[in-house]
Amino acid sequence: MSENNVDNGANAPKARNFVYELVEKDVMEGKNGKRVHTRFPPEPNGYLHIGHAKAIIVDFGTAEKFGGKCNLRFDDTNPVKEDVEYVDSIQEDIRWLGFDWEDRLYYASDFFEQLYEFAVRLIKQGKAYIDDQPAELISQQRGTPTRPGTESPYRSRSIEENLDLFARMRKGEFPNGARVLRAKVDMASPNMHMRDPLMYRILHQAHHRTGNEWCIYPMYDYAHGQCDYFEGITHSLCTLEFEVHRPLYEWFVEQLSESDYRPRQIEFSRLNLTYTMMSKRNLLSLVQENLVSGWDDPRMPTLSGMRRRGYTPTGIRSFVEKMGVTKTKGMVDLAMLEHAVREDLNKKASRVMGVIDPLKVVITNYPEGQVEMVSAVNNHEDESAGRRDVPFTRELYIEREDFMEDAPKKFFRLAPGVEVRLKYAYYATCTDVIKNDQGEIVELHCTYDPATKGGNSPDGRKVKGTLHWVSATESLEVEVRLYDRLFNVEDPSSEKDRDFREMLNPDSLEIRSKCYIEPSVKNAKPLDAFQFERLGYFNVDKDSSGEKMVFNRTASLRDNWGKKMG
RNA sequence: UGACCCAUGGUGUAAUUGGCAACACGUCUGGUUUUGGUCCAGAAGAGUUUAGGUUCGAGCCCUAAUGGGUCAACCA
Repeated sequence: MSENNVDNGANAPKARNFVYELVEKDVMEGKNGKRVHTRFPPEPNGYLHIGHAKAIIVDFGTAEKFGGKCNLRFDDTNPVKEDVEYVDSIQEDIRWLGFDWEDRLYYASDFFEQLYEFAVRLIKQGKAYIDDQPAELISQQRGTPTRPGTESPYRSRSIEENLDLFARMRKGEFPNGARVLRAKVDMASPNMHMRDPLMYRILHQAHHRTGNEWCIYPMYDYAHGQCDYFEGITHSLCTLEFEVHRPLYEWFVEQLSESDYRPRQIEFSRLNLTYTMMSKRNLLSLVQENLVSGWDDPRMPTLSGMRRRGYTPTGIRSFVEKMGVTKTKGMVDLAMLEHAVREDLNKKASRVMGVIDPLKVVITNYPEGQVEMVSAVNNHEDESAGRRDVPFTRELYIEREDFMEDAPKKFFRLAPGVEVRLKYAYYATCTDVIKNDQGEIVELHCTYDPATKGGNSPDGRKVKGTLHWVSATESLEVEVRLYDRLFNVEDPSSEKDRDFREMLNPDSLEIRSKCYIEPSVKNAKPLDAFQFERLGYFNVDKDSSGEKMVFNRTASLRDNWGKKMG
């Protein structure tokens, strides 16, 4: 049986990764000395989210696949948007996903001097010039996608003058916006990006790493490809919206490369997930307006949020692999991510008994004050996880929804006169239902069968239901937080003209402050994962303090008793 | 009067490179089960955007059309 499973797993068609296909071809053709070297180039202007996880897995995963390397490079060419605050969280999140850039941590700003020298070289070759015109004029002259641009009057400026002006730009002689350096490409190109793109702008602004050393900063199109070149990158993997930039990327590399070595840009589609907001701007608003507790709120699609929620690196990586890497834009069902996470957690999470909506049960024929240990399985998927002891007492809590006074035929759990199994303990039968003045059920009385210890009856009689339970006197009172999707529309990112606040799911967080859990978890560490029997996957919150533990629900279990009853 | 990219069940991907469309998620049945979980067995669901062409044969190749997307930041 297990052999078949292994075979099926190995032969199961994997989702396509067309980046692998292209890289493999390059290696086989012997390009760049058969090297494979990629990079993950985040701009340090926000927290990483699940969309970045795909990029990280593609970048580092491609290197891993071909025995190459992957650098981490902070694309910090715009000091007005960037901050050190994000540099640390980004590194933490990449490491958490299980990737290592070793000693290859770079900043685009590391290359500012080289970038400047290359720019000078381009000017000397007559391929770049200083334009004195204001932004609006340059923009006008650029034309439109359907109408060619017109050349700047400064385009034919002499090399000497360009050199002089560029040096003075660097010295800080001009105010912001006074001049720019542009590449001399082709103002009539059908590709807007080739119409003499800007290479440098003046920005009198302190940079988070270079301080006030520079007042001119390179633009993305110029800097990115050259940094790839300096770092020896062979495959520059990015998302689809950079497709039209590729000719320019290649143009710059062509001007500057002095050997056969050429980095190559390959674009793949970015991740879109149902019910998930990926817009950095809106995520920032959620945080700033306190609509969530922070970037690591367990409902956030950020990696820090998912980590806190209990999603695992393995689950996330498996999700990306199931999804594949292609150029087709689509919308992946959130259920696929949840499945990948559950699949991983099912193997790893310790089983534990907890009650999140307690209803008291008194076992009337069980001795008062007696505490008896029953043996429970830690992980049904992993024998080596062993067993633990759980205290059983006269007063217990069960899940309120596990009892129905007028039970329909397919309700397998507790009802008056019905016998069920208290998991790992005894068979018990409900004898009395105690109500308050309002007619609400406040307590149940049951009797137990001492002969069924461990959960099996010597006479072989069967019960239909098995309930999880917890001792009312020997358990820990904890807080449990239940999460649901943050947005209630399928594609919140696409509804651009709608305020994202209107799309928030009002029931995305439910706090249950009086929950009970078996005492075995009291030494659990933050982020430890558990599967509460019959309830779902939970983890210990990262900020859970000693006095009262806090649990987050990572995911519910697939539970369809409601359907079966109907 | 533009350039570039994309197009297969509800969703994401396959299809030995031209040979009667497969896998995963989701949905639904049934079985096992000391978790209505897991696991196992099974079902429904697309004839591949359209129209031509090449071919004995096309989801794969060619042409055109249609639909969708990206590009006109001194952002990345």
